[in-house]
Amino acid sequence: IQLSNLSSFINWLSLRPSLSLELEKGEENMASWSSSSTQRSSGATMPCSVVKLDDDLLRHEEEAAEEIRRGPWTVEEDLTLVNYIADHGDGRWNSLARAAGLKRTGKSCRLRWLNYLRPDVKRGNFTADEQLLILDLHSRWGNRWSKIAQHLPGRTDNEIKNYWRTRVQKHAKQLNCDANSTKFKDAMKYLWMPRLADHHLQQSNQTFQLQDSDLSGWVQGFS
DNA sequence: AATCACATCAACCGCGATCAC
DNA sequence: GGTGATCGCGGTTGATGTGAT
Repeated sequence: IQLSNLSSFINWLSLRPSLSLELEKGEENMASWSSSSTQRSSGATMPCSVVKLDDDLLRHEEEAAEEIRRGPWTVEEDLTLVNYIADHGDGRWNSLARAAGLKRTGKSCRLRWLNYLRPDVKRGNFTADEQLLILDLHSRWGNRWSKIAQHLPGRTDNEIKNYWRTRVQKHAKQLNCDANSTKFKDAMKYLWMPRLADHHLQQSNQTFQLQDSDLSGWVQGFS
């Protein structure tokens, strides 16, 4: 994919579920973009900070005298990474980053690819089915996010972890108990999961998010 | 309209495990 | 077996959106 053929790339991205892509004219002919959640309406993108890491930590890379870019990825960087992986495959992320000419750490490249650019990444709200599965698997395995993610095709461990921390733990807090406590697990097992299962039956193609109004009922019932 | 608090999620960090030599 | 490089996981951070006041 050539940068000059940006529209094709955008089309390719837009074919992926629920991916919001907004471009704005940036400085120096460089398109900056916001590729975060669909809830984010602004295309404004924070400029990447360019930082010099401590020389001691960079002694293996001193000759390269690289400035390591951090923060949100630009569309140009994404193009570079996608192109490189299309041609050479992934893995060996540190050398990949260098070979591709990206001023990013290997870790950063790996994360961007696995959590965002990989073609089979599924985005958007978790379905009731997926939420049920997460609750079930977490009750069995705890915070084994990667293991849990293996059972949700297209979902990343990062996404599941965020879901758990922002949604599930919030509900545990409302119950005044720990998300790992027996009390909360019982609440999930006997109240939340049956409700989700009910909603799952009613669900056709729409995704379902447990609403706070739903929660208040079982919080009252449980306490 | 301004301000604040909270929610969300992409990205980063530290560290143990694994790999390659 | 030792060592450095790399990978992958789980925890955390910080920018930004959103809703309440």
